[in-house]
Amino acid sequence: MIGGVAEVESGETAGEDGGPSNGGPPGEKVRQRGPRRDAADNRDRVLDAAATAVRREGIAVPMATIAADAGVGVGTVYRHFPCREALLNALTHRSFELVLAAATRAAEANADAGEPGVEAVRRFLDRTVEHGGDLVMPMRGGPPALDERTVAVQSAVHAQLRALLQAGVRDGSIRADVTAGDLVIFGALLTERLPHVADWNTAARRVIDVYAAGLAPTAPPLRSTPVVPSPS
Amino acid sequence: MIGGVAEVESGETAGEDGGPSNGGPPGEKVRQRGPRRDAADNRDRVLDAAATAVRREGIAVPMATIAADAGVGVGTVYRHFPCREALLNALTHRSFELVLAAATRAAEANADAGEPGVEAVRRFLDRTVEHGGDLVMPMRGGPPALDERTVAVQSAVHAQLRALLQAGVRDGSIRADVTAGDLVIFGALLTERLPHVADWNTAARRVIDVYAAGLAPTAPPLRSTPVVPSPS
DNA sequence: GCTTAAACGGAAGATATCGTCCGCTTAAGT
DNA sequence: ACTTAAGCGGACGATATCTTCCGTTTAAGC
Repeated sequence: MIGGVAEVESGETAGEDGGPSNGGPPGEKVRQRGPRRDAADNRDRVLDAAATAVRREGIAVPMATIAADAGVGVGTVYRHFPCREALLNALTHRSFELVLAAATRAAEANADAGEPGVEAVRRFLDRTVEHGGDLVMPMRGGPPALDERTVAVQSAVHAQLRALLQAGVRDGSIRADVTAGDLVIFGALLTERLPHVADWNTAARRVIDVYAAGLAPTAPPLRSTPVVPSPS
Repeated sequence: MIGGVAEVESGETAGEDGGPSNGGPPGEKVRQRGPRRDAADNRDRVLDAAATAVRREGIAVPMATIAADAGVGVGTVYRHFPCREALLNALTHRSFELVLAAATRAAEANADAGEPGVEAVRRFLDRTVEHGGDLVMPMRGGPPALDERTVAVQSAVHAQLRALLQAGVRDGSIRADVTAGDLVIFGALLTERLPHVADWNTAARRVIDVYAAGLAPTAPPLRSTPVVPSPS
């Protein structure tokens, strides 16, 4: 359930300064060797443990718990992430990258197979449910301050989804008045398996299917009146 | 935005022991007078402040912050709620009562006006979005241990929604393969206004409309194949 | 195998938060 | 107006958690 995650963000840990193109000049000490293997492993382990722990105990889970779950000392956690917030940000970032990957794959598959656009959307949403546990978005009730890089990934997701929808509109399988933001909202739901809902996967798929059915241009038109505050 | 909340749960604070039917027998000291008015006010104010604070800062918001926001001392908070968890439970309880009220009203309106069942569902979901801010469900990442009374309200919600759906199936406006749990899942989404989604209300209504459209029995059938783990 | 710098672990100091306690205030009967 | 008990506030001792620091361990290059 955690296995295939690391590769998604491979390359971001090392290539931070545009390459080791240092002739050796003055004052500036740049990283000579890449990170040790055990260090890289530990970083991933911490991230995985944090994802699980946050899902289990919420965003306020103690760093010590995360460290213990990862099988490392607290010091190691702080070596990789300067502070709690940095760790949570990294978590969020990883989640968005997974979502981006799902959106991208859905778009590609769609382009290749020439199936209706709505199918690509459906596949994207399915993937989101599948990833479920790995998608930890500590934005809920926590530090909503997404860092720069994460915002970038987020935009990429939007762009990818926009493309997906447009393809669907073009081939006539999706109504024109749906936005990428709608899909993000919908997808965010799917990352939050409500603890008390039994049979989550099945139920989630049903919700997806109903939504997908509603995407058809032949379905009833959307209302135009605004949602009123409280018509008593 | 908080105004009409108190009455929903009026009566629960006082009538806890089945009525003041004490002839005066032995040892047992029962509450003689109801709660003072200022006390009741403060309880509500604390609850409101807690709802806002939790939404703003997350479930880990300090009790001191809640107290300050409510304009009372910490002591007062602890007078009304024995511990942090009790306060969060009360919050959850209140949320569910709001949802229950929305579901009940939707069902009644539907019975009276004789409109299609799917409209009642749509109205219910709309109400959920309207309440938005008041619906704080600290179940996410927090103490998921719902207390007995809250679970009862939750069941009532399910029952009401089940009735709503059945009516829709009967009048032919809703497909038969949707469950009350589906609506709960969907509704839960709507209580979580993602901070970064602009124009939330409009977007949420669009999502609702698409879902409602998908509820029509004429829409494409739901898939029967399970969501596969990862078809590479 | 040896050297070295990176990485590790966990104790400990600094903070933050909890929940209690108790003297003062106030609503509500008489 | 007076009495009384409920209610209030916020300082305070007890924890819980964060983050730093540094002696020890280990991967990687020679």
